[in-house]
Amino acid sequence: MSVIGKRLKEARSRVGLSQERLGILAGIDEMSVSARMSQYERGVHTPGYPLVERFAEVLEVPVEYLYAKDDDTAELLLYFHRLSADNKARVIEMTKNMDLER
Amino acid sequence: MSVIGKRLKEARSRVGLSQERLGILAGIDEMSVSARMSQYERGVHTPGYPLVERFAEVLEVPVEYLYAKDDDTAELLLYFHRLSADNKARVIEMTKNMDLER
DNA sequence: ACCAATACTAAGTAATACTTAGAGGTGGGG
DNA sequence: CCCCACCTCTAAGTATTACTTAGTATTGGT
Repeated sequence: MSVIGKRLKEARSRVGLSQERLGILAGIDEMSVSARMSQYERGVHTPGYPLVERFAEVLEVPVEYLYAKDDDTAELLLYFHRLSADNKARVIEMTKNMDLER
Repeated sequence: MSVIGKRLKEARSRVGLSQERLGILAGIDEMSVSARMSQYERGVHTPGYPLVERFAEVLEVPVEYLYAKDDDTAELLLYFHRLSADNKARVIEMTKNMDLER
């Protein structure tokens, strides 16, 4: 399975949407939505970036999450996404300093 | 300009590689590398995920960075990428807790 | 077992990326 | 200024990939 397929399924399951419903909410035409969503999740085809952006909005995850290869990074992105601007700045500062320390 | 185009150029400039050199290091054929790299950076075409992964390796950034729409998230991903496993775990814990607090 | 909802697949058509061949732009040396 | 080397960009044709259609499986509930 592709990275995008894996993350799509993961996020979709969390919010409890069917493939079809997610596709429709993201603006895909009813006639082909079922085939396309299946192809995306199974890695047969890859959705373009604009569509991935719409998936991210519907699923309330940052777009980067849907491309995240590493599980730790994926997890971080989920939490970070929901923080206030202030808290985001704090996390960035802390991470930057940890990086500089060594 | 597309998100990927913008991030590619950003990361490429940081490490001081030409479009062509980056493309070759990522495994693109010499005959077409110049045209393709220009098309990617300008958003004329979009590289597939496997190629983006190779760009990320050459540029020493996480693959998610090259898809990051938001500058704050892009910055975070750069720092986070370079941390030890222990420090990554700390950042995730802290971010998770901040998220739960509100 | 049955039905409804959901997920999946093959094959043809449409759209997108890749290749080719070259043109434009930039900076340094003579 | 002119030339050269290097880098970046572009149009148009070809190759590859995604989308659509028309279904067939699978899953979960009663």
